Amino acid sequence: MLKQEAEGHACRGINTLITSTSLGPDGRPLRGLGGISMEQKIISGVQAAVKALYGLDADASQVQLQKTKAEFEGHLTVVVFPFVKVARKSPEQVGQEIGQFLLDNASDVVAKFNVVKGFLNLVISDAQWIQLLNNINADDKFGFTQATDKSPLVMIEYSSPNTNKPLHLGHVRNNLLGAALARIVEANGNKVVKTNIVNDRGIHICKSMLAWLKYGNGETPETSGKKGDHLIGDYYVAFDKHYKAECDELVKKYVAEGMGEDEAKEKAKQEAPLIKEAHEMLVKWENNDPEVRALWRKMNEWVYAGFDETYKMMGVSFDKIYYESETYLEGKEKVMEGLEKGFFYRRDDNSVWADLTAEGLDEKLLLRSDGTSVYMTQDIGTAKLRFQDFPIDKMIYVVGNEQNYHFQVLSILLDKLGFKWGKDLVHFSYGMVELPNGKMKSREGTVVDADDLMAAMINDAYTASADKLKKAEMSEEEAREVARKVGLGALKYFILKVDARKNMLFNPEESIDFNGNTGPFIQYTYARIQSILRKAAEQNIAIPAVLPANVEISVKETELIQKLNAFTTALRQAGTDYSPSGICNYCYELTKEFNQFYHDFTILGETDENKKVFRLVLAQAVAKVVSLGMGLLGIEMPSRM
RNA sequence: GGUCCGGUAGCUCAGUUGGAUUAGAGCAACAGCCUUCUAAGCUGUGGGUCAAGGGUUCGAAUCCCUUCCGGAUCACCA
Repeated sequence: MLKQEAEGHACRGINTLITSTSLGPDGRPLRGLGGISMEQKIISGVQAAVKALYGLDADASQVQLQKTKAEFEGHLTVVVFPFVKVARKSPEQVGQEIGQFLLDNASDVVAKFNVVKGFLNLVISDAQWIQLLNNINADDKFGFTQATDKSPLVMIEYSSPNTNKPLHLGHVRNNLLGAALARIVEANGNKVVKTNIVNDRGIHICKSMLAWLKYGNGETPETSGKKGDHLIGDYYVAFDKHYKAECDELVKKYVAEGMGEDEAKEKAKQEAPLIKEAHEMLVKWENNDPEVRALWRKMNEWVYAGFDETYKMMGVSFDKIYYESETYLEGKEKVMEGLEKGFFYRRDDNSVWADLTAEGLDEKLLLRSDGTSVYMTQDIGTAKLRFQDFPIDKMIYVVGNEQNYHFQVLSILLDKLGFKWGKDLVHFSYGMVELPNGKMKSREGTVVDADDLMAAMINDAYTASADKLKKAEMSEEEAREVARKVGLGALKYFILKVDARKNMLFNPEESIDFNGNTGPFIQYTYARIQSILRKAAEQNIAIPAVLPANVEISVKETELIQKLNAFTTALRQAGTDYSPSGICNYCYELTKEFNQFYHDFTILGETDENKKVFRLVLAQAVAKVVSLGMGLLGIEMPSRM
């Protein structure tokens, strides 16, 4: 008991993570990387080809289109194996025939083709690429789908802190994932409501309050200069320290009286005066004792002020915040309703249970024998309130993977109770952030504090860029702002690039990298492009909205356009898979591709005016798309660094 | 023990509902490239039994089965 309470197990967003048992994609994205219209044309071209050549009515899904491997000539590749059987010919022959058909019937798109084994490689015409680039440029929100009145309303719950201690690295992962997910879901054409359920009541709060009363001497955030959440966290730790001392004392006494050690420990945990006092305080709180309530309100306000600062720095926000103190009684009614309908049953001791053995699960307690609610009951109550407030079509809970079982059960219960979104609720289950020595443990002082971490990252970024920024004659204020964007960009990218389901490792000894596959790498590329665009403006080079179709473009350049266009599928995929890391990977690939181009080609130095303008347009498009992608992750782009 | 999730290079991670005789990045190591649009960059070298075994098929890191290892969870805690 001591351990759990000391760890403040209550809150959801804590240091854990993983698995997605209930992620349910709705709607299949197109495969491949060619971009909708171009890809569509080829798919229907192939369909027409197999119909004409072999009399086969192929479904679009049978046409497997993929990006051509680098070692072969071409942009898009059709896998012909699925048609070999009907055609009764060799894969090579089938490839040749389909390729020729496309060349004859879709020459505006397909310029050339070659066949290697069962793979038909298509070379797309330059004009198509230019058109694609023009399309990308014409759309400020390229790849985004605008929500309409008919769009489903998706509610995303994330963060969900306890109010007895400051946010730590585990919360950071939760918050960054939740905020990114909200943007990604919204960019895929859904209405989104971001919500937060604050665990503002319970024994853990009472511990902080009690310790503050006993040892605080009236200390406030103002008198101490501490952030409110840290102040309260300190008293939580203080409680723990004194409580532990009391326990040790008692154990000695009990053992001296002849009790076995284990038994003595158990008894001490319950009999220590401090914990008894805390429980008394909780009872007073529940009975609306004015003094306890007033203290509780005051201390929570301190914590919220602290959280607000942290949230602001992280760049996360909520549309609607629920407080457990206001919702924890709500679930009872629903449970009673379910009891009447026979979904649940009452035991002899008066407790209420749900029997889920038919679903392959256990029996689950919903109301204690004294009639009070448990965690599950509260989530049912919160669901009820939320559904009263919003016409929810889909609910996503961003909660650590340690609670997989809880959400599996919740889904079944909500479904039984008639919530239409209950059955398909998504538990976005993410993995733990581990330290080299294992889990974070507040009692062992190994917790990585969110505020400290962000400050350290910004500081590192400032140090790393000091020389360069001085050279760029940047003001101190500007330099600080760049450092903020870069430091936080590094942190956010570091966390978001890892598949959310997996546990991830954070080593506080090694600072987060600014080189390689990192946020700053991507930001740097963006800044370089902005620099070029500024110089272009200085030279009065006009960048047209629409490029003429007669520019000759190189392979590297078509690859870049192809990669730009792949943002569409990356975004859609991230939306159906609930995968911020997919956006990270995409941004990295695009950036890496651009850096190679930047290195091998000159833009402003190009003497052919048409090419120069084309490359400027291309660079501008890369900056736009990369900024859109990173924006989804909550990462800001500095225009110089 | 039941259930769920993971296991890919020394380290941290990708690998798009199975696809191209050589499974990719980054870090770390080593070697190159700044009088030329920002070197937080680019290029190259070394580094792998995709935990192990079996199966499915034209084709498997990817799907199925078994085993091994790690994690989570199965409370009148939240």
